Amino acid sequence: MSRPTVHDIAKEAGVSLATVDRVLNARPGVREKTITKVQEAVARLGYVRDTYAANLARQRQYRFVFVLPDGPGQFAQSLRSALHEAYASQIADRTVIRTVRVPIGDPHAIVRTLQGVHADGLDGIALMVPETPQVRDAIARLKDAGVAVVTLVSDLPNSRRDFFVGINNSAAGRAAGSLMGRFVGGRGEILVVTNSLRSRDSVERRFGFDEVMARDFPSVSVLPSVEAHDDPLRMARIVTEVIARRKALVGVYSMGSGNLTLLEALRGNRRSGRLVVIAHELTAATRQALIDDEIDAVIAQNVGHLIRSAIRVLRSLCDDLPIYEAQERLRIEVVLKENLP
Amino acid sequence: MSRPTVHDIAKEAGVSLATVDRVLNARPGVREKTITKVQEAVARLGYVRDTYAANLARQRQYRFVFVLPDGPGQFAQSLRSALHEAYASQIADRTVIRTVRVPIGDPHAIVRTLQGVHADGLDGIALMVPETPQVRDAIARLKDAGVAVVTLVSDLPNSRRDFFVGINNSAAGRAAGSLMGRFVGGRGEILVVTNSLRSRDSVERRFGFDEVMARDFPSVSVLPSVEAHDDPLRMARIVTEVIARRKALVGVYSMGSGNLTLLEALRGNRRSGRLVVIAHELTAATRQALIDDEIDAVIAQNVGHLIRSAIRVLRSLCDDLPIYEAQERLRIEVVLKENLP
DNA sequence: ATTGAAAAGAGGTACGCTCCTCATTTATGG
DNA sequence: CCATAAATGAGGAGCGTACCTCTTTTCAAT
Repeated sequence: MSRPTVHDIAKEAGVSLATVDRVLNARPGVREKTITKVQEAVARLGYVRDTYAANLARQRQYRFVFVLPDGPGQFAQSLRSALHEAYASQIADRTVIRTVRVPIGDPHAIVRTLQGVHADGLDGIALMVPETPQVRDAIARLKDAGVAVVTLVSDLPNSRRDFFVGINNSAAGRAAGSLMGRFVGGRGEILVVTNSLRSRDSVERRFGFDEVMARDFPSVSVLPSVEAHDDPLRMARIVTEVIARRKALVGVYSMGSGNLTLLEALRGNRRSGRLVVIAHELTAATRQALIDDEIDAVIAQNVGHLIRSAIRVLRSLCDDLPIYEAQERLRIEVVLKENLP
Repeated sequence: MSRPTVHDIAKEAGVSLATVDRVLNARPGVREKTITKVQEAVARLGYVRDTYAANLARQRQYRFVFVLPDGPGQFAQSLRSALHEAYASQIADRTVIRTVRVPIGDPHAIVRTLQGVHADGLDGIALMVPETPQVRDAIARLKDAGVAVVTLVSDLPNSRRDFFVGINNSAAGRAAGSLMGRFVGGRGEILVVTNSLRSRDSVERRFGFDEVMARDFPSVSVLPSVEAHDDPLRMARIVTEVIARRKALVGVYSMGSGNLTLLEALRGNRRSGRLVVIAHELTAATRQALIDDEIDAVIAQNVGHLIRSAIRVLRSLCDDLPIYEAQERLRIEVVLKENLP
């Protein structure tokens, strides 16, 4: 008993193959009654279109663009390499992916890029950019042009994007908070650092972190966020200062990119060995820091899954297929030295 | 520029399509020199066979059997449902999957099943069964019959299985140990329970757990493993007894299935609220227990990935394709209340 | 040079589907 | 009831690959 084909549907519905094709592909010129007949036959036989055969016949090409932050961030780098990997594997069959790097700090450059890419016909776009009104407008224009849009890592919930692929960042912050509270033993002060609070993910993480600390660890006090803005010297200065001044400091929570500069800053400090350090994203730097006991835990998202998920979602959006939410929901990974992948 | 096809290879290598086909499919009757010529053309053009077109032409059907433990275990249940889910999506991929349930305690029944399934031609088998010499022999017979064999969750390293899909269980034990040590604050006694030490995964987890405790938390003492053997009364009796007797008890580590009975037993005890409980596998029971603060952390493996990975590996084995180890390496997930998926 | 097997070429059919054309049937309004 | 448009049927080509048969070429051993 093999899968039913279009021929079986035609026979079952008592119509010709051409009509089945017209119905399945929503082509015009079929009576309502006939459409129903065909759909019933499809339902009865449990027909599922062989997408691969279909794409083969259709000579379908999915043209996607990934817009990723430029700059030195190791996370963006690992995203880029995951993209290359996905591209090489069959997950990307009949898919042409182009990566575009944008300066994260320049909203106008981002918008210009978004307008530029959609010059040539493209089917979908995945983007990881900070939230600005201009970007929202650019997304609206892409949607008007019929392009599928997914946001990556950091969501743009008030835009017309179709889907968000990434972790729930407030939950990630809560997980970090829970671990921090338990690891430090429930008392002391926590320094929170990030690269920039302009991107939504940082804000959400901070929110979740504070929520858990306030509720479950009231004796721990969390200091205001410190923004490093990709400036190693600034980071070093602040960290050194806080460690020196704050005798009750027991932990550091690094919410965003810029772990490298934080680690650099911590290494110069004697007391840092006794601080609990929790950071985000698994990169070469955080991985090594875990091994060296410089970081106690990393909250991460699997970049491979992230990319594959984005591609799957974009493809489903292009074909108007349903998205399996459960499969696309990314897990918040807690990585210790012991369960390093 | 679209992907090169067999025709392009033929042109590039200066041979006929038939010869390209012979080379690509390792058919006999081609001179060494010609094989090289074709392979060079493949390399030069970066040709990758379109697997879907190939499978379409080949009318390939992958027939796989999953042998899973019968019985009340919730983990096996979630495996089965993950399998059903995968089946629904893999249907688009010319794969027929059958699930067979075996009584985990009866090696002879398992062997009989393994012999039974391979009566009809099948291409691959994935199994999660305890390690016995009879099972090893049965696997050897399957291999002789040309069936691809992967072990699931619990490995059978001394058998002729082709691949193991599952987490590194000693690393999982180490992760549990690390969390336990930090959560309890570095001192006290830990009760370790499991359903049975007969399956390899339990043994390996215990090994890893002890390793970390001895090295990083020398002031914590770990009590000998207690085996429940699916007997709720036995579990309740032992847990109650240990809690009553051992005043220094600060944590419980549940290494295998049988979390439900443990939770049941813990609920009857007043002191249990202050015990750190770490368990394995995310099921309805452990999930609820996390939410209710009855369990502090769960060490888990993603059953969806597990199943999909097994299917991918089986398919690669059938087609003699390389296995992307990195993609198939399952992550050890640390699940807290906060990052529950 | 002849023979014979091995190697290579040529060409066709099929897989499930899309998309095209052209012929034929059916429904609808005048 | 006929003209007309709409709906449907019939059939074919092609997507990239596999696999089959039948011929032709190549090359070494005689």
